[in-house]
Amino acid sequence: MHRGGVLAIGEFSRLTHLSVRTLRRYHDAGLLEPAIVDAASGYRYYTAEQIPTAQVIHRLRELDVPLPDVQRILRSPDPGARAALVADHLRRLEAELDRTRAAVVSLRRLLQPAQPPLDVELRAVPATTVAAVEDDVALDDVLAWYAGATAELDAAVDAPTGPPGGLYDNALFEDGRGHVLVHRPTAAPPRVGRVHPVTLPAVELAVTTHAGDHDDIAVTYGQLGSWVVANALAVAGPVRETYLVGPRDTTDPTTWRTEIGWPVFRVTDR
Amino acid sequence: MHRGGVLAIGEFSRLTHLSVRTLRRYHDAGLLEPAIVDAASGYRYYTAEQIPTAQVIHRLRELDVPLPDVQRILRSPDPGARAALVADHLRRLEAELDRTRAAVVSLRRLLQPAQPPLDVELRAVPATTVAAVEDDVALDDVLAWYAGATAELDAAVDAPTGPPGGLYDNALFEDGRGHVLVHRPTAAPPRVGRVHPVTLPAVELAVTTHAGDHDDIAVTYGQLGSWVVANALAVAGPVRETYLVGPRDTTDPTTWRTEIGWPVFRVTDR
DNA sequence: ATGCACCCTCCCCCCGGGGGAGGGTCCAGG
DNA sequence: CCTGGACCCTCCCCCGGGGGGAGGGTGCAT
Repeated sequence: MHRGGVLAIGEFSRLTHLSVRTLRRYHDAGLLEPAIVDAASGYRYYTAEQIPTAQVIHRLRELDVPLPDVQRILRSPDPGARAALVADHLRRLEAELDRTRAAVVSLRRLLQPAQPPLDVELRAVPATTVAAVEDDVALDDVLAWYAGATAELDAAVDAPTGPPGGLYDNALFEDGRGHVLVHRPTAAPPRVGRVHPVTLPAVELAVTTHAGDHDDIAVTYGQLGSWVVANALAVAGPVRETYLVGPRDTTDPTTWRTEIGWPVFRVTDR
Repeated sequence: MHRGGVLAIGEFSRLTHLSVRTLRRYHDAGLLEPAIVDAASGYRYYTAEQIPTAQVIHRLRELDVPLPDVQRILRSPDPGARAALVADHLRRLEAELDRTRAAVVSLRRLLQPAQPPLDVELRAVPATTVAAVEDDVALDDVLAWYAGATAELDAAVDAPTGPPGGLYDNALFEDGRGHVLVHRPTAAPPRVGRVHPVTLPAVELAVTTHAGDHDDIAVTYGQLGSWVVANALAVAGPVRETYLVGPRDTTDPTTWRTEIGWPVFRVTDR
């Protein structure tokens, strides 16, 4: 079992609290190579110096860092770069936590027995030319992208003639990636950096207003969807949000108001 | 595409932000049966009334509730029972969050360039008879089990002759389930409820002391493991912890002290 | 009647593990 | 030196909750 301070896989497992199976997997993945592999028998032998490495892997895995990322972290020799990669992951965990919190809020509202009825208005919107920033964005990156885009938009537009808005492609929610556009109406849309004029087509919108922060905005979306179907309409095109009152206006989330407009067309009943 | 307020799967997907694939999977799993399935074509048709259900599923999945549990929640008609099941899951999320926090603390300590050397003592411990509570426990349940067992132990032992301690089977960490024993030394161990006398065998222990709360105790375990190997010893039996200073003594975690003793035997060098 | 968007099923892949089969190795005791 | 048992090896299948893509049927407007 022992040859001069070298550990068989079972012993190493006991010392690191990683299962034998998992240690073998980490070997195959090139994450944690045994110090010695007996060529004849295939036996893996580890040294005590490998214990800290095994522990780092263990903790990273507890944080759900994917194995390739763990490898990248271990391979980066500079402690600074290593810390940066770890911090990067911690930010991702934080974002996930936010999503979890939002899901809990939504769920609470959904499970409430009495759902207040929704005020929905059918509104014909003419074609409008606005200053816009647009791109193909992954769902996970939408928030960060939105922050950058609005900042650029705000800097480029001097005299807005209305509140900012956004268009969100359905593919964003169905495939996790889609076209996103944020805009601000203004008399003469400039062309600066990513900001450029865009003419939004005329549409008929089913419009409702969501109150509060966006944690449970998906619930309002669902209710609007129900209304659309109940009124024999079908969805046609990217959803339009208008930020009537938002964090730019007040820090009190309960006063925030977001208008949700779903482009619709009348279904010829048959 | 439309037949009297009934939605094809694509339309329903757009309305609920669930992918078509996922909706089909939920159908197969019996989670969300379409209102109508065309017998000839196999086409699935949904109604607007199913949107809230789809949303509940979506939120639960965002909370990583397994599909069978989602089904259980949906099937429970009583809102109270439903809320209890959800609350149960939220507790599990909370526990996971604790583990994540601990992993971050451990990682921070592991990635610190300078590791202070560990004070380890080799100590021969004679056989002792103690009052104990023991059971086979899953790793996830250890904390809850420990709380119950110590409470029972404290109530049963009047005149302890030393601090409380615990024995943790290696299988607990390797297989996620193992034998756990908590004890308190006393002159005449009683036999009350789960509390009974146990004679702990004499062992040679490699002993070190962990300072602070247990978030990063795994790191100390690893360092002790390194020391054990470096001193040509091998692990033999369940680890022994002794809670010198703990939450029972003070609320300040920085003053807590846990003695970790790893049973060892000398390796005949060859 | 034709085009085309939509829908169907079926199979394989992803990740990070676990279970178990079937067989080789190490080593202490006799 | 032999034997038994603990230990180790590889290989294949399974899990959950999806995604990609092939190959083929349907619904409906023009």
